[in-house]
Amino acid sequence: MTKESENMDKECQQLCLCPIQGIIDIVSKKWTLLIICSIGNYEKLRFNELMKELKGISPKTLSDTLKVLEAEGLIEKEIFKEIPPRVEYTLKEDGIELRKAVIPLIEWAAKRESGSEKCYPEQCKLPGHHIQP
Amino acid sequence: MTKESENMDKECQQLCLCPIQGIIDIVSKKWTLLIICSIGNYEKLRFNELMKELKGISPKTLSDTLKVLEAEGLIEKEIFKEIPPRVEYTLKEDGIELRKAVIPLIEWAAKRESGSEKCYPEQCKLPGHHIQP
DNA sequence: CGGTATCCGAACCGATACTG
DNA sequence: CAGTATCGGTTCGGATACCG
Repeated sequence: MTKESENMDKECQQLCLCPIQGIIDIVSKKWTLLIICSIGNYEKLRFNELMKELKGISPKTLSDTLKVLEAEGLIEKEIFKEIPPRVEYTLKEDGIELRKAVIPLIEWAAKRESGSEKCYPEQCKLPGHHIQP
Repeated sequence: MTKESENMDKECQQLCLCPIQGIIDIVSKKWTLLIICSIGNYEKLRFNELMKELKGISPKTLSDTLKVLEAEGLIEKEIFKEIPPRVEYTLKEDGIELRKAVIPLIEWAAKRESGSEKCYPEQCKLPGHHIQP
């Protein structure tokens, strides 16, 4: 009984559904979490690096999604006036926070799909890990 | 696990993208998180209670989504052979874990949209809180 | 290199009416 | 009460070709 009340906050609190409404538009897009986590993994990434990292995404979809994330203030786009052109995407503060907030979800998913192993780069051999088309 | 690796986990780890692939089909559906969190809030809910709780969902969409969640092993459906019929939905272990894993995400979203307040029932007046159509 | 433009099918999901 | 059946609109996102 004492332990339960101790854990109340983390375990069985009542959750307000309202904030989820706001999350859904972001989280429910097929590529957003992948993009946020990828950029976070490398700190900064260029367009074609993201294309490679997110195997299977089309340039249109990537472009569209990046615009949404930028408009949401989650990522930042830095354009270098060079030839050939260079553009780098980085996480802004909110994006970093989002990425942290997603970690438990990833761990939950990893635990589910592979018995009980975590899935970190050591096992996963990032970059070029085992996402397959 | 050592203290350092624990810090790594929470702060600046490289995240494997693979598990996210598996999450997306679940998390990206418009209603799944709402349903999981709702059931968790009440421990068990009936079909029409869910209909009321999730304002705006259609019976077809709710039915479809519940089937997916049941097939994923996240929720359990208990049918009472009564007249009128009664069916109760509860979270299974994986669903409970998912709900916990989603809490940081909700807190992130709540913080974003409302300055820095948390959004728990006390503020939010569950049930019948401020989700509006 | 870092995107757009266009086209298009598929998936999602809401409204409504009906059933055991 | 707890759904199913049907229909149809919108949005998502993939393929491909092209542009500055």
